[in-house]
Amino acid sequence: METSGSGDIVRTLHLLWDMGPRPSRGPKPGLSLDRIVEAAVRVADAEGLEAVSMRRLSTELGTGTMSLYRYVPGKGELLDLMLDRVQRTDDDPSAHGGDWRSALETLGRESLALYQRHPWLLKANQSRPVLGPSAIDGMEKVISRIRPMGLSDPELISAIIMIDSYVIGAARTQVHAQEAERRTGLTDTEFWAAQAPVLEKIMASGRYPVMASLSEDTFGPEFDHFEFGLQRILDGLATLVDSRGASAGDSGRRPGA
Amino acid sequence: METSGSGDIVRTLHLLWDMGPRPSRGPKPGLSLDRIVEAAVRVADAEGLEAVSMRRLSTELGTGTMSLYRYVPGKGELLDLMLDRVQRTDDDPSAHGGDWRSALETLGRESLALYQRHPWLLKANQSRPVLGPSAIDGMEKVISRIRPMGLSDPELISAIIMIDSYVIGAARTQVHAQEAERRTGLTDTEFWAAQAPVLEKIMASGRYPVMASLSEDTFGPEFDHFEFGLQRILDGLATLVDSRGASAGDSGRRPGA
DNA sequence: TCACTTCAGAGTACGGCGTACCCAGTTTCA
DNA sequence: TGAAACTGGGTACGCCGTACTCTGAAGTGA
Repeated sequence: METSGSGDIVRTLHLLWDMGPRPSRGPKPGLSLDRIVEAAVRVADAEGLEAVSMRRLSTELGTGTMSLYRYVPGKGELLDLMLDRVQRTDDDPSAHGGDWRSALETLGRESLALYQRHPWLLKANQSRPVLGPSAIDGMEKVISRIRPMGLSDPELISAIIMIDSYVIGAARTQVHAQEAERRTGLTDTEFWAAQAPVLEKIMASGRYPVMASLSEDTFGPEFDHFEFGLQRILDGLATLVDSRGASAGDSGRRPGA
Repeated sequence: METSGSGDIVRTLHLLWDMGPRPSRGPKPGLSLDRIVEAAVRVADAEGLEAVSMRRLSTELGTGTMSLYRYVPGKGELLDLMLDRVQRTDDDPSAHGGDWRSALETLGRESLALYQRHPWLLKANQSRPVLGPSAIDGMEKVISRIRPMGLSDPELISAIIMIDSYVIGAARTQVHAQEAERRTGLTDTEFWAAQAPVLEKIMASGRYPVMASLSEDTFGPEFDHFEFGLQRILDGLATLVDSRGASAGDSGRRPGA
């Protein structure tokens, strides 16, 4: 499956926000949702998302496989919970100062670090967005810091989506190298060396003059693609903010385009 | 599995570029790689990626399941081939005019349309990028059109990665609604109505003053988040291009940041 | 106190998946 | 005319998620 957001969204929300009545009869639970999610994240971090199975988690926790279903409706919902769990941040006082630009810069850099810590996120955070506590916490903080930009509410959301999307794409480019290494046992150099003969033959065919003429270091690790793109995006937002700068007020504006 | 780029990369490349010796002995193949890939794409388009299984494809093609393995090393490689197949574009003469900005604009819009035609791409194009003919074709065309920007080679690549990443993120936001509808049988309104009671309780808790104060239409469909973000990104690139405009030459520059 | 209700734990089983292995039949070459 | 090279495909293995069901523990109301 490996797809989050495929479970019952309402049940997921109840689990995420810890709602629903607690039973008073019956035996005490020997497990907890938290322990299951934590184990799942641990396994995913160590061995990748494909190692996370209900059977594996149950042996990890020393219980029967089906016992897990007392706590989680299914694997789809579990993935949603993993996603939110991993986005949880301690309240960081340094996150309150600064202008909107440094706020979004921090958002981008911290998101990238998150994907590097948990590469399986790149495979999991597809499909429907899940509105868990951590996600909304983060959203709340970021929005409050970038409100002074003077954009409309939809535009603020768009700005955040933009950063998020960009980070995912850039992270994928960065993470795929070390992922491939872990899974295939090849180092990055070996990996490219394996492809090189094929690719060189293709480039030598003359069908791709432009690509063949690119400089040697184009795809190398020297250039920091992430920072480059992040700054360009922030520049783009800056020109919009500047163009609005003349008039006063900071809410209720029309969408620009 | 549902993860592309997990197969043997070298074998994938050989398949993509139609290399490798043809056997001369033995019976003629009754199937072809193309037919398999095409069937896979057809099934994925119609019923989603989770409907694509080797058994399903074999019944679709009227063969035995294991016969497919005469043509494809495994399912991971098949996914790679599907990815490249679907990116294939007829040579479009209108793609040759215009400045760099309209080139990147077109790239973004066409990518978005691609994801809307094949929503399963959002679940498949994770992990390692695959350098197939279609991908390289597209790359060749785009690079040749944006070279006049006067950026360094790594910067050009970065610009393309930026657009691509952004489009994926935006497409996910757009596609998830119709995906959820198809799978759960709920319309978008019903879907949000189902979540609404939970979310409203959360918002009423007072823990998220900023988010609760966002205007009603913030998450509505009226605002075109995609175009907004795309224009901001292009603006950001424009400021960089302008700042380089003074000096001459158009290659071999230092990376900026 | 005791019957009853509610609940947790977990074994068994089903249908699906990817694919390793092997054999049968077909085509081409020496 | 073998022998070699190849395709087709059946069988089987070990995974997966999870529906169903039974056992026994914990709390409740009489």
